Amino acid sequence: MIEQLRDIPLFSALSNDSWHELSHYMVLVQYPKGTTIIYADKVEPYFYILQSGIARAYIDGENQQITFWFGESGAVLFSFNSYINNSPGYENIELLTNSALTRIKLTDLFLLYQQNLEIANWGRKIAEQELIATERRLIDRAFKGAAARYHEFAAQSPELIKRVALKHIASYLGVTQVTLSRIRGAYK
Amino acid sequence: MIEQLRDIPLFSALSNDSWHELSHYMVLVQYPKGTTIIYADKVEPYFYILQSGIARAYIDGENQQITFWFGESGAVLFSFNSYINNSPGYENIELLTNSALTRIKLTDLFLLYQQNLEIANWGRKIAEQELIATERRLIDRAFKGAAARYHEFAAQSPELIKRVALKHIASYLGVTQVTLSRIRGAYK
DNA sequence: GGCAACATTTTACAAATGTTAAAAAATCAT
DNA sequence: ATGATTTTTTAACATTTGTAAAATGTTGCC
Repeated sequence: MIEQLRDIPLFSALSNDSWHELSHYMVLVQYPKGTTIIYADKVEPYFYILQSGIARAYIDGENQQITFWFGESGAVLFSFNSYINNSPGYENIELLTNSALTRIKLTDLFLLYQQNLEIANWGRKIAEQELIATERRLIDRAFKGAAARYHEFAAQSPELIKRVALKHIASYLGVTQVTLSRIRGAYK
Repeated sequence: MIEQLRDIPLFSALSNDSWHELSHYMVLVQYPKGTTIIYADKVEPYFYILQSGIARAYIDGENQQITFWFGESGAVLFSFNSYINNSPGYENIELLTNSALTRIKLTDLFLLYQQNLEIANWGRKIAEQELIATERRLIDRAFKGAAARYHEFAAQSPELIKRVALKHIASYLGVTQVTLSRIRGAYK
């Protein structure tokens, strides 16, 4: 089962040796739709790779719940503060469909980072890819109107548009659900 | 001169050996206010650490120039796409004051990443810190109004408020200069 | 000092988005 | 299937933010 991961671009850069070292610590888990696998305000001990399914990260505000990230198969999934600062996180991560994930304990992963140069660089690449994607979203907010953001999201993530509730997509795009509905309506 | 860097938190995690290996490739450079050190649409060959001064990263749009990052001393500074994807960047980086920087060629840095485990993990930490900071800004846009973002920015970055043109701060905060002016006016 | 260039604020108006509430549509569970 | 629940859309109105242009303030330079 875990061997499937080997085909994900994320892992293809690893040598066979490093892949075996890493995968030795990985365990396949499956959860039903609706499961929350990362809780805010907790130090979460696992780093996950989504093998199949859809996930979202969100923050519970006073009057609102803001979704700020979606993951599809191949995505990495972890509590930022737990992973980066070993402190409680701010985000919840919920599975929007039945999902299969591979996970590794952060303590094991951190040991590998201190032992294996390839894996350390693999971890660096993960952070860098997330970084450039996040910065791009921040910049898109400045340059593109809400309608353009929606249409591009729909074009680039057809699976998500089909299967994710619009209220979640609205907050992901940085608008209210009413505004998103207007954008969609303007198309007909 | 370069020894000063050793005190920056960014470098304090490195062992003496790794520090010497890294600093061997680093060169101190100084530029006057107004110098652009990273150009959009170019593959930029250097990774910089800002030793003193203030820098901003911006994108030239059709009608607007959007500043999306500020750096003060200790900040790392590079073309994201050059560094991460070895392809031309989207951002310009300009020095807003006379500045001293230390730089290392990306080719040298990448070699070190492949040779030295500590330096590879140091590079991982850099990306992770930038990542968490960028995500926090994206989330702040959703939860905080423009006025709150301004007041918090002013509180956390007193140097920048003092020395950076408000038009740059406005786009950094995600509002027009007129709106920023209204926010500031509302305080008196 | 005084002019020129640039930065900031102000004003009036326009456009986009938010808020609240209700209706319509879709989905879920028994 | 059908009633209950949730999601999405629609409507009316309020608010925020944007745009353009003029007024004011600031900075640097000769």
